[in-house]
This record gives sequence, structure tokens and C-alpha cells, in this order.
Amino acid sequence: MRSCVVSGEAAPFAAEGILQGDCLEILRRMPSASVDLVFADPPYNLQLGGELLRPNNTRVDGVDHAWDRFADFATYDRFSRAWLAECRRILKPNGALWVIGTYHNIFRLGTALQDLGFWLMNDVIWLKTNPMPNFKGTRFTNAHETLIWAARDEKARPTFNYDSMKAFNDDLQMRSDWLIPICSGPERLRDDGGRKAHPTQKPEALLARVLMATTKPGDLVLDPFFGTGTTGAVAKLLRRRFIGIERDPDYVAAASARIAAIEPCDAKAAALITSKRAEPRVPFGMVLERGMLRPGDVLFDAKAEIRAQVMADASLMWNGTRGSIHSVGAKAQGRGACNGWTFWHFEQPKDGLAPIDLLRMEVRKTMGMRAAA
Amino acid sequence: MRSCVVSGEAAPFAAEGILQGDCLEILRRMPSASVDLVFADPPYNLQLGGELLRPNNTRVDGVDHAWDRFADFATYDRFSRAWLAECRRILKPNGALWVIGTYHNIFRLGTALQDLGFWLMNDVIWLKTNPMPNFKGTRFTNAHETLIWAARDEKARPTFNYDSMKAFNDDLQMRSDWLIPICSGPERLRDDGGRKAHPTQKPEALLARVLMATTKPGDLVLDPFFGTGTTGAVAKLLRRRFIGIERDPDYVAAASARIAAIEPCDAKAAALITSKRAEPRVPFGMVLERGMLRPGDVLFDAKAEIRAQVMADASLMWNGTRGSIHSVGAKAQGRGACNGWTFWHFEQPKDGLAPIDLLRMEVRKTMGMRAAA
DNA sequence: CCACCGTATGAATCAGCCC
DNA sequence: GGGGCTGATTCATACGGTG
Repeated sequence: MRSCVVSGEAAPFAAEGILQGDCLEILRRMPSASVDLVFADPPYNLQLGGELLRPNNTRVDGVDHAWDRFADFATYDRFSRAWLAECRRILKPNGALWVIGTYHNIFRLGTALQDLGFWLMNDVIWLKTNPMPNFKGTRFTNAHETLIWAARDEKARPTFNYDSMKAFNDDLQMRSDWLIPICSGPERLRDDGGRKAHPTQKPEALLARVLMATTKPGDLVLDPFFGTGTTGAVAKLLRRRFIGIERDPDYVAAASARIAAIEPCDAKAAALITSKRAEPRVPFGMVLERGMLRPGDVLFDAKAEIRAQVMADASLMWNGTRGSIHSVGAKAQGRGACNGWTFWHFEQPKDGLAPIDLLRMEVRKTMGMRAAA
Repeated sequence: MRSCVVSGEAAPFAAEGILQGDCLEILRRMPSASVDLVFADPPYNLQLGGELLRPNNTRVDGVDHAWDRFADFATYDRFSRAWLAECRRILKPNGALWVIGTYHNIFRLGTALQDLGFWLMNDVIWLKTNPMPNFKGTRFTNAHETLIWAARDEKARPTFNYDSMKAFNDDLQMRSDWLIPICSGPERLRDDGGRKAHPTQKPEALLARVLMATTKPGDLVLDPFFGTGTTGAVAKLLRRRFIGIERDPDYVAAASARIAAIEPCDAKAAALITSKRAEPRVPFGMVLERGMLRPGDVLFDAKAEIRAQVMADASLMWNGTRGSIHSVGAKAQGRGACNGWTFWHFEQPKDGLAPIDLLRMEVRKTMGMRAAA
């Protein structure tokens, strides 16, 4: 067990900074009731099959590392409950824990938390602006990950900076869905060969929101699966202290160099979490869902010369061809492209034809506000 | 156990429509491998403490009905695993199940699904445009619920209408996050006193997306916690058959009246968009048989850098190797796989190169009627 | 220097049929 | 049930090269 103290602030015990070694072994040596917050990004137990090819026949670089392989659910559960129980012991009475995962593992983690006596505060959805598509067309695009925020127990009163979150979100309460891009571009750590240094590096914006919401400056944050140190980098930036545990010496080295380059800075911290609001996209299907049109209704072009029928799946049927409002509009005009929103019109009860874009504007009015990254 | 058949279509066994009685008792009497899809909105086990007051001291009408109270997690788990196991038995081999919940219960349900042998396809996030705010300012606004879509087992190939979902979403893959308003306004069922008839009525838009995505017209859908019958209402509208189980006679009465008033949408509009996968297979030899190409003709890649000759048996000859359009295309590119229909091009008399897929489409046009989806 | 285009890539339980 | 063949399938973003 090696310790390299990164933070310059007073430490309540010697081990602060990055600790290289086995997560469980190190956790067991840590003192009880000493940490304010745990953020954990454990192995997801993805259980990938063979290789996956994109439509252009290139290979997807999936996560098939040894650290993500478990014999079965029971093995994964034993591992999860062991480190979660240690974290609970290490947390201060009003401490809290975050854990992140996908449908492969998050249900098992949530169940374990409840069984161990944690008290769930929220589940939070990280909506990815740019997820990897589903290449084979077999499922919904897996466009989110789930975080669980849990207090040490039912009686705990964990930190929640309600007003900071509200200010961050343009004076609206912060919701449980967070729209944040995946980690890429210059933020993504790369090795000498230009390959990604870690397969699952999390975006700093995600950690920033977690730490801004549920810690105070000077708080001690523990990350038992430190990886390349996003938690440490953001903690240092936002003037929180941290302990990171990581088994792989290469990851430790990458994290150490990364964090050393961070300058704690209020201005930068504020810049990092600036709120923006994106105008949400409205697919045509939503117009049907709101009951503004019904399956079987007829749409027209502006001159009412072209007619198409609305199908239950929000596709259009015109002259034997079927597709989206855009593709059918293009075909009906003999063109390569078409904006279906302005091309197609619906019959209003009194006022004659109107473009379906009117309906889209109605939907937007009722869509409420979502915080964007 | 009382049965009122609502659907007019042929039923595979007597019990179709709404069944009043205990969920587990009725499930145990249902035949195995008889249902295409289960949609379940079980009790959430909300564990509300006392009453919750808004800032203006009005009381929040929370869910504190007897059916939502369980002694502890173990009791809730026993109940969950019992009805889930019965549903799994009742599902056809390629059947699937949806379940909806919040952080109070969804982790336990997901764990139970995995332990019982279900195979998770996606978790889907229902993002509410208009969630109830967090009145105390102690947590994030709980702005979503979680649905799990699970196949009966790992080998099952459940229905997924990929192309319908894509058309619905303006030609982009449907993602795992769905933005849909909560059920309110005229859609919300109310009793004679104007109070909401059911505390957790789901929006029809949510069910419509579930049924459009994962069932075909005529499929049989089972809802073991029918409530006021949103599943049945949408199933009837979209021309799916349904079985709903509900214990409370008042809910049964409300659901029955509600569904009776539904007019199924136009049958043609309910049909699914045809996917390429469902098109009949056309062997390349048929293109030769129709005289669209002749033995000896030359095919090219799009850039006319690779040339292959068409043999009389519809194999291709390229650079000494011979095989199908697919295998030769793969070899010519040095790749493991290739779709010969889109890779190989033929010389048109006037318009230059065109993919041989054009010829396949010509053949399909002459192949007569296909079975409707 | 900017516009445009081609290429690379991200926590992925990613095909279906016939022999 | 396994092996082999047919042939269906991607969105947002970053980056580098070219004009």
C-alpha cells in the first residue's frame, strides 16, 4: 500500500491522495466514520459476447478487461456487498454514497444498498448527448447511465446544496435527469500510442455536479475505484479533499500526473458547471402521443394535392410507400430531401389547412424545462 | 374470478379482457406459454413516513393505500418474485415483460428479474415533462420513472419493431430516454366527486410506445396490475388483445367503462412499417434467371477499382477466387464480411454504375404479394 | 484562415436461417 | 445444437487533410 498525498489541506489521517492496491484490503484498514462522501464507479459486469462490428465492418472496442469479469451474479453480489459494507462503516454519520452503473449491474447495487441499511435519496439519470448507437438495430439506443445517491442510513442528514443546484439550473429545482456529453476530445486521457488510457473514463462535468450538490469545500471524498482519477481531479478543482483507491499502477500513474496539473480555482470551477438549456428536439411521434393527431388521419401538402395517411407508429403512408414525415415528403415531391414539419399540413376544424409545425410548437410549450450540460 | 371479454377477436382461451380477483391466484390458473407480452405496474412500496405538506401547508395526496404497504423488503421481494415467476411461465418462448417503478422498488424488481432467468434488453427512462417538485428542498426533483424491458430468457428473440420506432423518432434510432407528460387533464379518470380514480394512472402515451415497440397487431398482452386499465385502453386502440387482472372492483368498473368507449384505430394504420429484414430473400441467381444480368457480365465496386465476372451459376470470379457475391466481395476487400448486394455495381446503359441491389428490388416487385406483418 | 469532407470512436449483455 | 452462409445495420462529435 503506497500513499501519495496530493491535497495540501490538513488530513485527519495519513492516507489521503491516491492509494495503490486492492480496494477491499485498503478499505478494511481505513478508520470508521472518517469520510464525508463516497463516489464509486465499480465494474459493471457487462458480460459481453463475441466481437461487435459496426455497419462499416470496423470493430467496436468493448470492455473485456479481466476486472470486469465475474463468474455469476452471486459472485458479483458478494463483491459488491463487501465493498459497500466497508464504505458504510467508513462514512461519517451524516455521510452519503454515490454509485453509478447500467442495467447490467445497477439493480443489484441498488438492492444491496437497501439491504445494507443505506437510505436511498434519489436515483439520477445521466442522459448522454452522444451515446454509442445500437449498431444491429436490436434494442433501444442505450443512451443513459444510472446513479444512486444514498445516505448512510435513514436517520442521516447528508449534505445537499439545494440553492446551489437551483442557481445552477436557472432558478429551477435541479431534476433527477442530467444531460451531459460523454468524455471525449481533449478531456479524454490517452497513452503514448494515442489509445484511450481507460475504457470507462467519466466526464468531469458529471463529477462536478455530484460534488457541487452533495459536498462542501474541504469535505473528504473517497473513490474506491479511482481509475484515471476524475473524482480526484474535480475534487481538487472544487477544493474538496479526496482519497482514491486503484489497483492498476498504470492508472495510478495517469491519475497522479493528471491531478498534479490541476489548479484549484474558483473561476474555473464556476465555468465548468455553467448551465445551458437546449431546445429539445420533438419527433413527430410525440405529436401522436399527445393526441394532436390520431392513427388514420390524413395529411396534405399546402395545395392539398398530395395526401398521406398517418400510421400508428407515426410513419406516413403515401401511394404505397411508407416512412417518416421527411422521407415520404421527399418521395412525394420527387426530391432528395424534405422538411416534413413544414411540408405536411393537417386539417383544422375551422381554419383549413395548417402545417404540422404548428403542432410541434404546441408540444414544445408543454415540454417543461430540462437542465442541459 | 369474473371475466368480461372486451376484445372481439378470436381468443386462444376463455379468459380475455378484465379478470377481477387476486393477481397471484389468477396468474396460477393461466396456461403456460400463452401470452406475448406482460406489462406490469406493481405496487411501488413507497414507504412514506407521515404526511407530506406543501409550502402552503396543503397536504400532498400521496400513495398510502393498503396495497402499497409491505412489512419489509423481504416481504416485498417474496411477493415480487412470486408474480414474476408466474408471468415467466405464462409467457411464450419469445415473450417479453415490461415493469415500471421508481427507486423505491425498481432495483429489487430488476434483481428479481435477473435471478429468475429473465434477460434484460433495456432499461428505459420515462422523463416527466411536468413532475411534482420536491417541496422540502432536500433532494433532486424526482422527475423520472424507470421501466425494464426483459426477454423471457437469454435465448428468446422478443418482438422489437425497430423500423417503427425509428420512423416515430424522425429517422433516428429510438433512445432509452422517453420524454412524456404525466397523466393529467381529460385523460385522468376521476370519480363522481372529481377526485382522481387511481393514484398512479399511467399516461396512454407511455403504453402506446411500449406496445408499438414490442408487440404486433393481434398479440396478447397481460397486465397483472390493471388498475384503471390504461394497458387495455391502448391495446384496444392499437388492435392488440389483452388480459387485465385487478383486485379492486371499483377499478375494474372504471377500466371497463373506459375501455368500452375506445374505438380501435384504422386496421391499416395499426399495421407496422415493413422492415427490410421481413422482405423475402432473393438469391442472386434469380437476377440472372430474369435476364437482368448475363453470364460473363462484369461487376464493379463503387469506385470501379475492383472487377469481377458473373459466372453462369451466379457465382462471381475475382482474381482467381470464386464464390457468392458476398464471400467474393469480402475477399476482394480483405474483410471478414460483406453485403454483396450493396458492394457490387453493374454498368447501366446510360446512367453509369448502380448497385445490384437495384436489380433485387426489381425482382421483388415481380414476386407478388407478401404476407402482411 | 475558413469551409468542407472523410475518418475515427464511445461501459455493447447487438442476427437469423438452414442444414 | 453447431457450423456456415446470407445480408442487415449507426449517432454525435472530434480531428485531420484538402481546397
